[in-house]
Amino acid sequence: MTQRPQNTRDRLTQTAARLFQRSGYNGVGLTEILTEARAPKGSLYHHFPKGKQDLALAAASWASDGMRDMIAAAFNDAQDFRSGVSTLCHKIAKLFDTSPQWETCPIAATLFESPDNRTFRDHADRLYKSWIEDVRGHAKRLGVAHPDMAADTLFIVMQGGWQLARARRDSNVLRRLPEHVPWDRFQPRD
Amino acid sequence: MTQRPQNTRDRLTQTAARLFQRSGYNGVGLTEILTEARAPKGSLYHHFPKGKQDLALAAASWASDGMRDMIAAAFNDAQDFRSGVSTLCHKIAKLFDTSPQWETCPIAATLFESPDNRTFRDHADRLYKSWIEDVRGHAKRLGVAHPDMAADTLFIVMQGGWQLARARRDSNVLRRLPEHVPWDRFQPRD
DNA sequence: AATGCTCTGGACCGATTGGTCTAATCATTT
DNA sequence: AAATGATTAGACCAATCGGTCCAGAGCATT
Repeated sequence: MTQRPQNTRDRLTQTAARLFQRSGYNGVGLTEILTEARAPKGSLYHHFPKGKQDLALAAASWASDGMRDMIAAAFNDAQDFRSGVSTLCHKIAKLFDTSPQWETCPIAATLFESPDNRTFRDHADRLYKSWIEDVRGHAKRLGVAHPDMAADTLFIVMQGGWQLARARRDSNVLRRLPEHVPWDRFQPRD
Repeated sequence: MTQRPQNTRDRLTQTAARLFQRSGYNGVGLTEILTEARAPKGSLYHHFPKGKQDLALAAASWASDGMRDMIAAAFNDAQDFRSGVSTLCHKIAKLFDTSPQWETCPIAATLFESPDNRTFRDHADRLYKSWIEDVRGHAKRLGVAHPDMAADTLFIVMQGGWQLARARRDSNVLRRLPEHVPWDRFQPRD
């Protein structure tokens, strides 16, 4: 995986991302984050003036970038949309296996807990949108008939599949995800 | 909706369920729950000796029963599986519209935040399983070819669909959910 | 060497957290 | 009416919460 970043800011961001994903935004205290990141409180409020909220936004963005990298890695080499989906599902399944198997989607865990916080909701919306647009781009490129719908479908089964995998503690749910979807309907028009 | 229950225990359970769904287990304090339920702390620890944890389990079970009622209502009158799914999706969409549109699945919000807590995880697993088994029963009854798979698929797209609807703040995601799935594959064998 | 800036270190704060405990009150049975 | 167990009421607690503040360390540029 990633090495311990020297940069204090990145160390804080990534530690926060990990802990938020594990226990949710409200489930993690600043003390815990600072201890694990080996940083004092002064550093946190220097790099993130608004404290925990800023940290959460940065953590979610960082986690989101990781997911976008996975999407790119899965689809860049793909010959058709269907195989890209399959590759992505297997990547996610592997990710699931190497993690404690009860973690939430990092975006949801970090940003979807505070209903009053519009900033969080909007940021989450933006991040999710970027995932879906990435997929839609690949779908278009690979000649899928309804790229918008295909991208939405993939997002939906990914989110739902992760949830079911988590409940059952079984990554095969994720590997079998393609079977749940009529990819034929999305296949290239010719 | 449901009337204010006289019973203190039920009032606590339902208030907790609502607040947990809104802000997550760690996002709600006992004080808030007690204030909204108009109950003193003594009552809470009388009815729920282990405090917040017991309360969360009861709240999740109550919320789960509500969902099972919806499933039953959708499928009991259905002539075939497909129309049952459609009815359920519309019911959920209506539920989404009448709620603040950023809430999580009540089970996940209440029980999926504490990784160290095995009791929570197992309970969530059991509740989800009951939903899926209910659906599987209806699928079997309606002559669906692969009832297990059909039930899993419905759970997956429901969970994922709710998440996407929440991000987009658009209940139509839920209404269009059936389009994402190859229900033909599940239709009656004859 | 002196200056000015970024960054670190951590003491400290009031507010809130989940939880305990005991006295009072209620409802019921005898 | 007396007694008993169930329930309510809320004062109180240590621990932790997110956040503020400032002294000093580190490192450039002058």
